[in-house]
Amino acid sequence: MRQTDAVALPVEGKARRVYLQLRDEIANGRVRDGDILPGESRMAEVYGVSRVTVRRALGALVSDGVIEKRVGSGSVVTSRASPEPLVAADMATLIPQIVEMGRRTEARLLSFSYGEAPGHVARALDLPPPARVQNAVRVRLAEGQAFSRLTTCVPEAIARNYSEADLATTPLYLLLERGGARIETAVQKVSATLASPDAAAALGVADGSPLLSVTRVVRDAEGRGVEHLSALYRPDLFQLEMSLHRVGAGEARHWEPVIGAENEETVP
Amino acid sequence: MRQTDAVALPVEGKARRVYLQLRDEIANGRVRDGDILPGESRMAEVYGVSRVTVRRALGALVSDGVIEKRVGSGSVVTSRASPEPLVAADMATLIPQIVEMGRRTEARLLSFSYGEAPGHVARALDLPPPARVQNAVRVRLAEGQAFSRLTTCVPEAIARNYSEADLATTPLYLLLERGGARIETAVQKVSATLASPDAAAALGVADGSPLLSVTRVVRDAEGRGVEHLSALYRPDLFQLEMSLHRVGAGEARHWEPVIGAENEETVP
DNA sequence: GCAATCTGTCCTATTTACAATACAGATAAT
DNA sequence: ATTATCTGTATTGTAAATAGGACAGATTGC
Repeated sequence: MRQTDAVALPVEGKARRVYLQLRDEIANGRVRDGDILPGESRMAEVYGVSRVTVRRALGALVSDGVIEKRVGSGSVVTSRASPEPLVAADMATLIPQIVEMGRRTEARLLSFSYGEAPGHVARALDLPPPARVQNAVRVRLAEGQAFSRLTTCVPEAIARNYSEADLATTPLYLLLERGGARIETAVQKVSATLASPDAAAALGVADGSPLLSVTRVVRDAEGRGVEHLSALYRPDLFQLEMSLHRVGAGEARHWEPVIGAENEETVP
Repeated sequence: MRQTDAVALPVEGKARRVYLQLRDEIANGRVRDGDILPGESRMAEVYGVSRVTVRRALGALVSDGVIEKRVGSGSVVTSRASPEPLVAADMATLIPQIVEMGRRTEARLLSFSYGEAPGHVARALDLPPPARVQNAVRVRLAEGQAFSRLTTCVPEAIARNYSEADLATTPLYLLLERGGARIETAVQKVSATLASPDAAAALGVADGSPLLSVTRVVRDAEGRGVEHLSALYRPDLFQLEMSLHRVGAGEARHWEPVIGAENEETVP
């Protein structure tokens, strides 16, 4: 079974840093399955902490099932420690549908309400000060494991054209366009952030884990803001992918993104 | 002056929980710009910590520029809670744009050596076991502030076609193609990770800060690996951007990325 | 067998985080 | 002016994290 342990807060303070970093290096594959980690004493030097601290971090990794300790030999990375991300999305086709990689994804609505638009959302959408929006928080799951948390804000005037039930059955952009919005452009910004307590809880990770962050602002033909999306992804379960081809000749030779999918993704 | 204070995570332990919680509430807009937070004493009660701990969390928020403290009055949320990053790259044209940015930005070579390929690199490039590669670590700076750290691995047979000096003057892909490599495809994966000690030092952030991570594998016409790039970016100074347009009609209506630049990027 | 290296364990200072409290000065509302 | 509330600052005691050892037992390679 996959680790859905959530593993509240195994360590705090300095040991947590070591814990998260080791966990991340293993998850990212910089350390291979079956690899033996450098000794506790060496790691203590590398990270600039005492051996006790390293041991606490390793202890947390052991209880996570990520590594295994062998007396006299060293600590080895468990075979099921670095799985390929469950879900990958082609950046070029991100919005229409998450590429499914032959697996099912499921959505769950965490909250749904109307209220005043948060400042940064109002600014991003160019909404006048007393702006009311529909606010929805969803999580997406793959194999029962949450890998993303989506927070959407839609101006009330547009959002009133569909119901909460519609939201569950029909893609949002179809709903918006049926409601009369003439969706035209979107701008996405990709960044990284740390898991806040509630995001961590929703995604089943520890507070302070690294998360992939995508912010999207959608506008209609008149340039008015139609939707503001703030998405957080677990980097161990989800990655953005993009293929490029080298085209042109001579000085003009350059890279260009591949638009059509070409999903020869290897999922062992 | 912009805050290049580094110190992204000034707090550890229990204060960090409060810090992240508040930061998230502000970012998600549950607390509006200009709002005054409840008093330190009250927050201490609410979060079940002492006032000292609350103050440390608030101090971190102040140095982040998220809030502002007013003696006798209280703490208010700053309007410019989310400053724009210094550098932005269009995802659709990521590679060439970075080359162009090379004029505004400055590069610095941290290390340059030949050695055996790390496990995950050899695997990604499909190199046979005893694989030697050229390993280079660079940082890129904008306005004197490092915002990215690039680690490249090129198989020795290809890398021998150019010198360390060439690397400083000519874009890598031109060098590779002059060396006979027929570069064709690249696959990029975008993720998030935590700053390891050396990466943190190179980028001037605290250990465990969130970083945007881009991994790129470049292959030639025969499908052989030509380059493996692992890039880390400071999310507060650098973001990936991408524009999309809604095209088609009816059921076929979908999103498509905008390839041609449209660089109305504001770099103050 | 021998040497080197690793983990497991126990030990003691030292540092740090934290809680709880008190009080002065600033500010705003009445 | 008075009062309530807030921040700034300082103090003290306690608990926890951390550092830096030392040593035994296990394992691996030579």
